Amino acid sequence: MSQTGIRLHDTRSGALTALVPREPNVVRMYTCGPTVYNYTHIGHLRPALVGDVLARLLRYRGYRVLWVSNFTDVDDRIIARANEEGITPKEFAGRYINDYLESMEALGIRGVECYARVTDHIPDIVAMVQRLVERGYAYSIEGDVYFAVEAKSDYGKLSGRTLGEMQAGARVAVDVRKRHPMDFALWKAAKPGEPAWASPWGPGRPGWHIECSAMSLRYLGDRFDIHGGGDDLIFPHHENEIAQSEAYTGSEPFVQIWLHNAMVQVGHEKMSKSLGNFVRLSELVRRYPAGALRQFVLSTHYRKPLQYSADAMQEAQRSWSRLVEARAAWREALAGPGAPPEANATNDGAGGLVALAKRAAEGFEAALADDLNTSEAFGYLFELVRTGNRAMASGRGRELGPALAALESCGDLLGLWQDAAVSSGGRREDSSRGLVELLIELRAEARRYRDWATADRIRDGMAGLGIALEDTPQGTRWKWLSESVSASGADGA
RNA sequence: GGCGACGUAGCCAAGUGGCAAGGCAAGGGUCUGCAAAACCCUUAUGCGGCGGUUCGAAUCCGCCCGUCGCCUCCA
Repeated sequence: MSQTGIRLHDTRSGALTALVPREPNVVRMYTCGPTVYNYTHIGHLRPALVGDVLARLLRYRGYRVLWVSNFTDVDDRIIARANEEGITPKEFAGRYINDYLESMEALGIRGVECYARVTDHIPDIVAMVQRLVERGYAYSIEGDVYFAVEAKSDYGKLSGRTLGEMQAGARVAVDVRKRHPMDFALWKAAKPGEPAWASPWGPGRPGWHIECSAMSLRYLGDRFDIHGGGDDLIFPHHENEIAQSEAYTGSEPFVQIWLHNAMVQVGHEKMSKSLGNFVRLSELVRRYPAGALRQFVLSTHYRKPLQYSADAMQEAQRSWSRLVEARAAWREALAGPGAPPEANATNDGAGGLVALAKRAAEGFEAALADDLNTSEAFGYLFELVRTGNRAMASGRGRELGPALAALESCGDLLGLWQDAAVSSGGRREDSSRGLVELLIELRAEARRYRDWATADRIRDGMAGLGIALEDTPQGTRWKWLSESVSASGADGA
């Protein structure tokens, strides 16, 4: 048995569940990506980040992670809006797919091995629907094909509701041709002006839920380890995925662990494309360092609602800079002149830096392994930072090797160093670097002559240009202030 | 109406039976030419409310109040 030592909250059982991959040393994961009819917002970042941190942790522990995500690129709104703009649905969807991928790339979410698009998998979908009909789980009417929920006796097991309960609360006009009001479309007959593919039931296109079943089955097999997404997908999307997938394969459970994140809210409402209250992720990526954005989202446990506001985001950025600053300062201390510490010197022993670094790293990793408790993990990280900075302050910077190693690797598990170089310490290799260093040199000369007026004028002027200077015993450090620190704070939607 | 989450300091946020992590903000101090960064100190006899179980409850049970999500496209 392969034991990852990781526990995750499974929606189906409602309990923390040990992650035990079906194939030793390989974890198969599918996360639901967006329906691409509008720009990506921070809400979409959450499931991606949950998957990313989990994948980083698993890979760090030596597992291979097969991670598949998707773009739903056929949909009523995509078709309608593409028609309004006079472009093809494929072109229309492509714009938002690029928007999503660019933001994910900038945020360091690179562990997805395959982004599957519905329009590239129509034959898989048709084959799947066909077999569901053959097996008596689906029926066709006038070119539409519906899944018969009553044919699957355990329908409702993920969301914990019965057909009776749901029928009572139904708020939509029911299609009278359906056998049961909750039956859902697997295949939709094409209407004029809509993209269509050939099928045994005539030209048409896939319904909403079938694509995720078809694509996850294709890439991950009949049964796999983790399926993630926002908790707004529990019903009907994931409920229907289970029903159709298990009906198709005849085996269960389709998925070992259902991993759902809570919503990002604006004010007291869910952020969503349909409400129009969203902040574009690409805009945030432009304004804030990626590591700070990651920290903002990860500072709240993934199963709790997260309130977005410009103030909250800036607070996260200030908090993040504490980590980035410590890392930069410790690196400099270790790279500077001076003898490296003797092995087994004052930094060893129970209260020494080596032991503290070890304890922090272990606590950090254990917190992540316990249902991705990133909030608790940050606690360990900040304690490590305080301990290390204390050592710096007392002149023991040369002993920070183990502490820095722990900080680096813990930060890597959360992807916190994404963009860190840009905002800390002038490591950017570009033409402005020489100019900055020249100005620092001139200011140093002014300071030698005790010409404080000139020195302050240079420092203030550079601050106005977005560069902060800090005088230290080792010389003057500089860093880029990120744009948002001086920005007024209103985020455009 | 049904199902499911959640409510911890000024703000954000861990903790699910044994002295309430951590971050931001605020105040005081050290360092600094002045700053910045960093360090030290201070900031919840109390965890939505009321009962109950227990030697002991933020944590378990009951009721109530409030917020959010899903039941309709949604990460």
